[in-house]
Amino acid sequence: MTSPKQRIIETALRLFSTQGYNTTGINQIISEANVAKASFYQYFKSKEDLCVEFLNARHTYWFNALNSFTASETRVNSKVIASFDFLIFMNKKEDFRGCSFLNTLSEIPMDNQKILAVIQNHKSDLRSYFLELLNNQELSDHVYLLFESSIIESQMFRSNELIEVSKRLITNLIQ
Amino acid sequence: MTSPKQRIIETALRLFSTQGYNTTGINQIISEANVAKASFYQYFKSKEDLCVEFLNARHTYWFNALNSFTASETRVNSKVIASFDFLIFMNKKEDFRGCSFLNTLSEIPMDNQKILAVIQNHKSDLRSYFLELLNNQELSDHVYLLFESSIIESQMFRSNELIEVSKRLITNLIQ
Amino acid sequence: MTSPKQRIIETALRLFSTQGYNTTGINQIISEANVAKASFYQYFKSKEDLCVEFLNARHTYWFNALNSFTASETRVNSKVIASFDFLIFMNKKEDFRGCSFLNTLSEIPMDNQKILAVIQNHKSDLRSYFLELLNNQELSDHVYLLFESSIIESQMFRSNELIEVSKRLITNLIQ
Amino acid sequence: MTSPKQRIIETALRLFSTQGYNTTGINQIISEANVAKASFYQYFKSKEDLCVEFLNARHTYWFNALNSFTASETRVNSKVIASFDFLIFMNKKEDFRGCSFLNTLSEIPMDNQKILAVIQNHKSDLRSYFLELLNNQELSDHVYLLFESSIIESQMFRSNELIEVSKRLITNLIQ
DNA sequence: CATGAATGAGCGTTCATTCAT
DNA sequence: TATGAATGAACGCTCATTCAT
Repeated sequence: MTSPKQRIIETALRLFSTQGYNTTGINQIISEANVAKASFYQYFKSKEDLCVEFLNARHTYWFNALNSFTASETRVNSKVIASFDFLIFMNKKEDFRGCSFLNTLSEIPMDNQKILAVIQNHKSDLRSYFLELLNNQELSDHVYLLFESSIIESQMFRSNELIEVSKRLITNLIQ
Repeated sequence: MTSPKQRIIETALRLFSTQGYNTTGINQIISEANVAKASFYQYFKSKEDLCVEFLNARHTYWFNALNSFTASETRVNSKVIASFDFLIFMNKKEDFRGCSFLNTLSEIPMDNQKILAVIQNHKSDLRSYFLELLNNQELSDHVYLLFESSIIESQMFRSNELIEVSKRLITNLIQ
Repeated sequence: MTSPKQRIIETALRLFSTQGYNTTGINQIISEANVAKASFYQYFKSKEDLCVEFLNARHTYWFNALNSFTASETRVNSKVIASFDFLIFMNKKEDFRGCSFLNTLSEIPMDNQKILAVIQNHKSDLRSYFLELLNNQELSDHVYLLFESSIIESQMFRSNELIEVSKRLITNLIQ
Repeated sequence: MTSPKQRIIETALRLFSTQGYNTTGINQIISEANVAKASFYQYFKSKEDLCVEFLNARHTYWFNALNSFTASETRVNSKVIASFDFLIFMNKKEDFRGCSFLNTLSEIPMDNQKILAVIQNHKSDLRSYFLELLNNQELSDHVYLLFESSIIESQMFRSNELIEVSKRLITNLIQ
């Protein structure tokens, strides 16, 4: 069996992703992770602390999933388009729950620097991901911005319509 | 003195915008609105009900502010760009709190149809706003998507940088 | 249209009978009686006051219904048995809700003399009802006691079984 | 000092018995039991849950008290009569508060199956108690029904009169 | 005679966290 | 290292009643 700490993080990963941060209570987490309450506070000094670890775990999971999904594409342009297809794939898999990082951003108080930093870090990496692919700051930012919209619009309308729109726009942009 | 209902809505407008929906309790609202708890529930059958009214009020306020801000621009292209400047203006005014509708979207359970409808309605109106300005579905959607990213990226990074990037991208798109 | 006071009493009759005293709020009563809140407190100085009037109205209604139901019986013994059939009739009509007076007795604080008096008065009348029929204190008390059990047992078990048992016992007692 | 759970049950036993279920709030219970509110909800997932435990505890307590009270009687007939004397004893001890089970029956919504089951179970055991004593279904039901009336009539009239009447009736029935 | 606005007190419940062992 | 007991504060909401008009 995995370690208590690992079980807590895995449970948080599942619950925070699907129910949101505020909606998910410590009690549910420790109960589903089969961990004593005091054990929880041994590994995480607060729920906020767990949130940071959750976002880090999500970061890793998400980029791994993205890279796996697009691995078979060799040409840059196809890889970019496949990244948007990845959103469609994830929307199906996670029922249009959107981006954990943006969702968390809306749930925490504005002055929570620690969590904010993790969120910003994730999105900076995403921005770099497109920059590394496209090697053109303006173009990659353009794609990044449409990618971000694609996430939230599809979450909001429970529909991939605007992802498809974005794909068409980008196809035009990158030939 | 204004009516209790009005004071409640104004207080909710202020508190939900700045602190978020879940973080703001009924107790704080009624206390700052100087209203008895039972009075609150005479006007709003639930907190969710108030949320709907809040979003409606915010919708009206936001579009009025947008129209005021861009009123002096006569040419379409300038009006579009001015809309992005409006985001910068609001970020300064509201300290990068982002979009109440997107923030609320992240705070409510996924199956809350009533609130979701209000959120979708607001964004549909925004999408139409750009369509009416530009009279070109693909182009206006493009602008709409960059507008949405601009909001969330500037909220997340507490910076207008990516709004400026979007402005440059759009300037190229619409000449 | 009937008078406001009348409408209130009729509504209370309906709601207190079916939902109980504590479960039924003033708001529901005035709303279903189409009466303003302040009007209510013009006619009844408190909810307790209404309870008294409700029990009085129920007293009249119940004895009228009992007398109607047993009117066709001419012989004493048949009238007594018919009284128990009346319980079965009422259980069907009111879905085993039991006796409003005994239910209210359990709902009010023990020291509420005003309401207690109305309850005692009702049951004294019932005891007298059987005494007048049977002209024999011991026998009529015997029947009265089985009648009371019949009400509460059928309410508790949502079944007329023990009413039928009582009927058989009484048939033996009075030949 | 006893455990919190024990203190809660004991307090509930005292307060529900004397004040009724709806009248007794969680706040009073935890305050008089010297227990934090959250501790209460660790042991009982709802007030209804506590009600079930209360009725179970009352069931045990009541039958124990009954058996103790009648233990010295060896002949069946004396044991039956002693059971009615037990009611007189309890009325003195508990100031004519009647039967917790019947009182609760009147306080809960009709569709509360969980509590209803506990109530029915208690009374079924009582019915069996007389059946085992008397070994005659019709006779024991007769006694059971007079026993039930005796409880509610003495509660309603704050008097043991009708218990004495019942005792006389039963003495005649069983010689 | 009639009203609807407004209230204080209390409801049952859940939260993230700490303590004693 | 690991635990379950215990907590204070706050949650959203409903109650019977009163007041100003």
